[in-house]
Amino acid sequence: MANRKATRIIALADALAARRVLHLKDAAALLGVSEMTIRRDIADNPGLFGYLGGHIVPAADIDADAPYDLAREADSHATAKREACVHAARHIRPDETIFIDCGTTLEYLVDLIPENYSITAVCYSLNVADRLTRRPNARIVMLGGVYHPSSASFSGNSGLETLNHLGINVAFLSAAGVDPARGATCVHFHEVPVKQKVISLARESYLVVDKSKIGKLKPAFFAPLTAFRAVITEGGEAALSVLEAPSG
Amino acid sequence: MANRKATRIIALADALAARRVLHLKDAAALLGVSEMTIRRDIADNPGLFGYLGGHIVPAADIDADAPYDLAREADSHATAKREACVHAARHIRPDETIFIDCGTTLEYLVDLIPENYSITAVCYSLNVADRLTRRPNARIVMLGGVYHPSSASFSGNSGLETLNHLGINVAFLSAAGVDPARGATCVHFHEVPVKQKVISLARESYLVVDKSKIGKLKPAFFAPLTAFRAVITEGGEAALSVLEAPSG
DNA sequence: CATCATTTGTGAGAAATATCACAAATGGGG
DNA sequence: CCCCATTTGTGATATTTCTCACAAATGATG
Repeated sequence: MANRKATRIIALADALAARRVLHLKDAAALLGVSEMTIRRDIADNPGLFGYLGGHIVPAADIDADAPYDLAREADSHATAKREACVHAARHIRPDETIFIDCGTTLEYLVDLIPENYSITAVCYSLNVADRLTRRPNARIVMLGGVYHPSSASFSGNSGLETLNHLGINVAFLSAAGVDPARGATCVHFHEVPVKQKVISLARESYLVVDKSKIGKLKPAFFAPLTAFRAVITEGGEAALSVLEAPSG
Repeated sequence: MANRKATRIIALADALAARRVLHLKDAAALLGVSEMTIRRDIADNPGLFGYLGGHIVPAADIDADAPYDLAREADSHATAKREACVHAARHIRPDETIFIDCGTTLEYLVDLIPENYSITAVCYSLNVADRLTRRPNARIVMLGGVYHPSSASFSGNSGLETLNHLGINVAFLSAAGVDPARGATCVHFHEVPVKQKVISLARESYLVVDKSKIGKLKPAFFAPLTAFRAVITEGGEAALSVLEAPSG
């Protein structure tokens, strides 16, 4: 009795895994039951199914529960971040290797890589890697290690070791704080070794942040501003000497 | 003129990035325009926005274009795969370290890890890693390297090197072909070194496949069946000597 | 095989969304 | 400052989805 229902739920989940979206009507037809039954199945399994105006989707796709902590901060300064990345993207050249730091800021950079450029992108976070997989012409190198949910990134000796085998033309770094005197800082200490090694190995490094980060100081220091060719914000490339706290 | 529209589109994309789902009505209120305008914005940017019965979602969430090639095969034998994983999950013990192979089969295993078990999971593919991030009690170790879209996995020397530093209690391997005589084979050669090293290091290894794989032979050989404690299918654990081609 | 709890189907009215045509507003160019 | 192309708003109508109550069917149990 409950057997029939359980089987149907599994079949529905399977169909959804394949299709990503399923119309209520189609689902009913597919499983040979009424729309009402499908409605109830969905309502009974909120962890499995999401439902949007007649369409069934995987719960994961619309789940407000953040898969990583990142999502909570995703909205703040999104426009500024995107604009900063537009400026940063001008330093990407075809057939070169770039490094993309973790965090939400540089996620936008991935979508701004020109379609026809074939590049190699080095990353160490899931959100950046996910975005990169959608780009047909990108070769992706992931630095592995132990996962840190706070930044959706990985860290470990083997990841650092991998960097020894790579030639990085341009590195795009991000920071949670940019202090004119102290330099670039971030929140999580595990990111520091990766950032530092990348900066030391890459031909050119750029710090990409929205202006809200300027003037802030966070616990983990990773580089003086002189380590970067430029600091790139939504206003463009700032000469290092001109940096100042945001007006607001 | 087109300026206003472009600004609004970006704002909408930003709001969506934060919320994952946005009701048409809310979007209209948020941006201070009519629902009709939002409708048109969405229709004009099919690459950016998806739309399902009154709700705006990121296009990526409902895009039929597979992020990885995996998705195309995702539906086939899904129920059998899930059932095989149910049997496999009985070998997971709390506070231990498990290895999860790439492919769609073992993705299901992640969801079957008991909620209250705190485990360490070693993986080398994006789809498995993604699922693991949704589990609060899992420590995740990712083997890095160069990305292979065909299996959404990474391979490289540093990933192999990482394995030397790990103690794996139970390894769950998958295969595209299981031949009683020849053993376990897969399609992609780059997976072979990882699988072999894992088998050699783990205390126990299990081969988890749906029955459709039995009798098949694929290009890349990675282990004889004697390397595994058992072959686990939707029918349960098969004694190695009893393996035979599926009846259908 | 009769009983009971659960699951499933149906239909009608209520609510929401979709579509369209036309009017109003906006911004750039002469 | 006027004109024109584009963008935006409004309201009516058509379509779809939602909710609910009740009837029918199902499967387990004694």
